[in-house]
Parts: sequence; C-alpha cells; structure tokens
Amino acid sequence: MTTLKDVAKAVGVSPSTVSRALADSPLVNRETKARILRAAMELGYERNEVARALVMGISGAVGLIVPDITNPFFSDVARGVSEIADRAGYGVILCNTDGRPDRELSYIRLLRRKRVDGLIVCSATLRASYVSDLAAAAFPYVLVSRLSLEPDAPYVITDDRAGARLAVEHLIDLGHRRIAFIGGPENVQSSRDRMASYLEVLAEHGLPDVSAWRCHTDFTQGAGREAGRRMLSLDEVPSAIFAANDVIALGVLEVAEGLGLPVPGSLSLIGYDDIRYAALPRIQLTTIAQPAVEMGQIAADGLLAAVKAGIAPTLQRVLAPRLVVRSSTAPHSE
Amino acid sequence: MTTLKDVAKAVGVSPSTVSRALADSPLVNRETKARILRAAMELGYERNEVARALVMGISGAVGLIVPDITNPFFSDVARGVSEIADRAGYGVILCNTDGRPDRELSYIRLLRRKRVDGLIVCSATLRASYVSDLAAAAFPYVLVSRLSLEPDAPYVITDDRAGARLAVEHLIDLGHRRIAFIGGPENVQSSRDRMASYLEVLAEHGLPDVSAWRCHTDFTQGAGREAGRRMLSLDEVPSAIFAANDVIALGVLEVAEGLGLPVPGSLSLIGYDDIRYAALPRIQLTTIAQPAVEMGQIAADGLLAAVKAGIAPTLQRVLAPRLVVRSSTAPHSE
DNA sequence: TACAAGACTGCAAACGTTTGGAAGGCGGAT
DNA sequence: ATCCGCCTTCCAAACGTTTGCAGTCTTGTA
Repeated sequence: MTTLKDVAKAVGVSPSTVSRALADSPLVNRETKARILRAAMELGYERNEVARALVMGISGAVGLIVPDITNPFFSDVARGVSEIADRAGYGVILCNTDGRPDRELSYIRLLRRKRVDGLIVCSATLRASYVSDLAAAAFPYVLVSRLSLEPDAPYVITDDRAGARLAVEHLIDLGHRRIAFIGGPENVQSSRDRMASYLEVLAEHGLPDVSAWRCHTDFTQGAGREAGRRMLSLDEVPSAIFAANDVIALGVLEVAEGLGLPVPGSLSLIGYDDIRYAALPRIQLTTIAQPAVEMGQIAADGLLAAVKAGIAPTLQRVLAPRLVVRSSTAPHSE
Repeated sequence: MTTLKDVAKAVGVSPSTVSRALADSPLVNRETKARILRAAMELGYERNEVARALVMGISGAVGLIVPDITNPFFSDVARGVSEIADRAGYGVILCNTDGRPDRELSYIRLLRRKRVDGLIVCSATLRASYVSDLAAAAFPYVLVSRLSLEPDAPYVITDDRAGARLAVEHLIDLGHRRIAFIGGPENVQSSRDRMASYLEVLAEHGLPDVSAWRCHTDFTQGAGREAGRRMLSLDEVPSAIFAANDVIALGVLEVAEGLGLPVPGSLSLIGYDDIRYAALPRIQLTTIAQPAVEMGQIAADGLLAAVKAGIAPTLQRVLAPRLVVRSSTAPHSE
C-alpha cells in the first residue's frame, strides 16, 4: 500500500505537507496542493485509518450489539443505525449476543479494545453490570429498546407499559376475559414492563390473574410455539393471547392453527413490534407498533452528536407505541 | 485509558516485557509474568487494538457488504458470517448498499481505508469494477450469492440455473403452461441466471416466451406488488408466477389476493430463498431453498482461513438449491 | 538597505503497540 | 580463572499518521 511518505517522495515534499494537503488545509500552496492531489490519485493512495485513529484517538466506528440480527425488529434497528452512521462516515460493527449476558460482556470488551467511539446496545439485560462500567468510564453509549438498572443511562425506547396497556385493553374492549400473556425473558426490562402492565390492566377490569395464563420465555418463534401449545392445551383455554413480540405471536399462530383453533375465530392473538411480516395479507397480525428503524436512527444520531462534541450522550427518548388493528383479533363470542 | 507503559511503570519493568507477558511469551519469567498480569488486571488494562493493528498490519475486522440487512436472506447470511468471525475474534463491519453500485464502491473504499483484513460481498452487480480492483490488489474477498464478471473470483453461491429449473419444472409438472417470471435487477448475475434458466425450461417444453410475462425489477416487496399487479391485470393472465425471491413473492401474494385471485386456487406462486417467513402456516410459500446462514459461514470460514494463511481465498463453492413444496402451488385446472 | 510580516514548508514528537537484537547476570564446564 | 551458554530483561525502531513549532523565502514598507 502506498503511504503518505510515498506520495511525499514522489512530489518532493515532506509527509506533513502531504497530510495537510489531503486535509485541504489553507496552510499549503494551491499549486503544491494540486500536485500532491494528483500524485496521490496516480499512486492510488488511500489514507490508513488505523494510523490516523491511533494519533487522533478516534476510530470512526461504533459498535452495535443486538440479541439476534435475524429478528426483523433488530434488523430494522440496525438499518436505522447504519444509515446515520454511514452518513457521518462511521462504520458499524455488528455483534449478535443471542441474549446471553456473557457474550454481551465479551463483545463490549472486544469493542472497547477496538476503541470504537461509541456503543449502541439493544441487548441489555436488567443486571447488565457492564452498563454501569460504561457509565463509570464515561464511555459513550445508548441503550435501545431495553433498559438496564443503571439510573440515568441514555436510551431510546417506546413506552412498554403504555403499549401493553393498549394491547390488553384492545382485547378487553373486544369482550375477552380470558387473556393470556407470553412474555420475553424475565431479565429484560421491557418484558417485565409488559407483564406488569398486563397484570395491572387485568386488575383494573376485575379480571383474575391466572398464573397458567402468563409466562416468561424467549423472544423466538420456537418459544412461542412451545408456550402457545402449553396454554392452548390447558383445561381452561384462554380466548386471547397477548404475545410480547410478533415473532412469538407467529409461533403461537402456528400451533393454534395446528390445534384446530382458528385465529381470530377461536383465539384472538396480538403481538408486539409490528414487524414487516405482520402486515402480510395472510397474516394480518394485530400488534403494537414500535418504530424500529427510527429508533435506530435516533440512537445513532444522539450517540454521534455526543461523540463529536466530546460529551456523554444524554438523550432519554420515549416514543409512543401504536395499536395496529388487523384481523388476528376479533370480538369474543361464546 | 491505561497503557502498556502504565502497567510497566507500576511493575517496574519495560513495556516490551509487559507486552510479552500479556502475550504469554516463554521469554518472560513466570514470576514477573504473574506480577504483570496482576498489575494489568488491577489497573484495568485493555490492549489498544488500533495500535496493535498498526504495527501488526492486521485489523481483526472483516467487512460485510449487503444490499439490505432487512431482507431475511441477508440477515441470515450476516448471522452466519458473524458466528464464524466472532469465534475467530474478528469484528464484522456491516454495510447496506441498497444495491446501488456507487454506494458499494464507496463502502469498499471506506473499508479498505480502515484496513479490514477481508471482505464479504453479497451485493456485487455484474460490472462491479471494484471486484477486479480487489483481485488486482490481491485483497482478500469472497462473493456471496452474487457473481461479478471477474473471471476467477472466490465465491459461495447456489446453482441458480438449477434452482430456477426446479421451480419452473415444478410448475410445469403441475400442468401450468402460462408461467410468468418476476426477476431481480438485471445487473445481478443470479437474477439473470434464473431468467435464463426459466426461458430455457420453457423452450424445452415447447412453451412460448411471452415477453409481458417476464420482467426484471427489484428484490423488494414493493417491486413484487407492482410487477404482480401489472401481470395479473393482463388480458391473458398467467396461471403461475415464479418470483426470483421470496420477498417479491410475498408482494405478489399480497396483490393477488387483493385482485380476487386466490393462491393457489387461481394462481400458483413460487419464490426463492426459503426465508423463515415463507414457512408460516398462513403463508406456506412453495420456494427454492438456499442455505443462507451456511453460506455466510462457509464464506467467512474460507475468507478467514486465507487471511490467516496470508494467501488469497480460493474457495468456489456451489451449493445445491432445494425445492420446498408447500401450498402456494397447486395443479393447474382449467 | 534593513526589517517586519506573511506565506509556505519541514522537523520532530506523539499515539500505543510489537519484536529483533543487544546486554546483563548467573551457573556450569573446562 | 575463563569462557560459554542460558535465562531474562531492556533498548530502539517501526507501523503511518497529525500537528505545534521553527525555519525559509518572498514581498512590501519604512
């Protein structure tokens, strides 16, 4: 690879002049600048960003930590982050944790060793001690869609309690009284919030809390199938299920139909996230929409702004979830 | 951040000794090594990978260039790449090109400036001159799922002609004779191959090539809707559509049902890729499966092996596509 | 003629590592 | 007593930039 020095030698100037010329500094003569630019082009010079990062103390990259890029919600977030980062000339380093705290931690370490300029974490579990470490080290980061216990961590989330409320109240409005909830992992804040809100709304309407009708599980289709199968083969089967995300809901949909329980005929089903595939005509899943791409954009924006200003990100943004009624929910008739 | 020097000072040795100790070199005394390790721990030392990258000439990162991470096929590939890269301690830098050649080029440049150790490109268009540049510069890269014109580029693909043949022959076996094809972008090799194979199989069976029944478009749902709408409002409407990927197929599915053409009752529909959502009970899209995660893994494996060995990747792997018959295709009855 | 100012350019240090070679100390063999 | 070799450690250069400071040269002014 050709270096600054090579260009300098070719033109007959010092490396520092080349550096300045390429940075378009007013300190260097127009004509020399032109000669340098031409030579750089001819030699196919490409600045070595790692050398630059070393001296400048900035790497031009941010880390993006997600549980699973394969989940449409997170690929949307990634998309949003990537758009903003690109525009600012930053690279995005992608990490999949599968929700495992040990992997989160080792990723964080890797990324910090790589001296990324900031971190976007969509994977935080509740007791993610590394989040406090980040805060303590004044390392720039933003949490997306998942909170940790760190008191004033910067974040971009939607209001999970409000979202869950929308979902459960929608089912109640339709006349359902046997409403089940399939949550995500217990150590994920948003998952707990949705559960809490579910219980709250139930109580407000004088509906009983049946423990067999609620559970925590994983945010995957397989987990949805499993939990769905369990609940739908209960003696007293729920007439509606609120799943903590769309992927789980699709799993439930699968087993419900398999068990001869048409949706929404015999079972109303509502999801969360409004992933793209929830809108398919054959699916038409009623759900709570979260603006995933936008969340990624906002997080990246906030992070990069702070990084550039050399301060810690401060944004704490709570977006409003939105009920999207499609045809996986129907009035309860018995 | 604490540096090697800080640790050295704390222990009372030279930085080089610390460096060797942390690399577990046999050149340093057991006892000193222990002291150094302890001090490093206490000081919270984290090696600066960018400094290391500068001197070692390797960055510990690979670039992954995809058209759109939001497309399940590519998020699966990303997943596969990420798994392998992680295991080897490499970072993955994600780039979305939206299929635009200018963005591909600028990403390649960015990544080369960042001195990534290798590149996995899922986004190559046919005349991607940068691919030849990579080859010329002996820069390690692997093409995934998309070929360029570069003669012996390393790649991991599935046999697109065979896949398309499976699809079209399946439709013909079902008795269809009015078979349409909605392709991807014309400048994408796999897209052209599928088209070519479609025409070939048609000819082999003495079926006419009706130009209104085939087109190139984008690999998106919107494009699928549009093309589908056009073809399904023709005077002579096809009885079966072969879409060049599942995302397009889902778009077609959407408009077909909207136009009162039940699938597979009035229209048989077959896709390509076998994305996760094609298997949903409500969707049950017949399709040609490509092992996306595995393709990512193979590509990353081959790339990293070559990078470590200091040679150019040589793998040219053609995987077999597989027909997955579900219920979006049915015998033609007229 | 001398001097100041301004416009360029070069020198050298710094960023935090790795690593080849030199150097120091020590024990054992001659 | 001398020498050799081994074990351990250090020195210094190198990776490719950026940038404060100092230097040079030109030009205009007193």
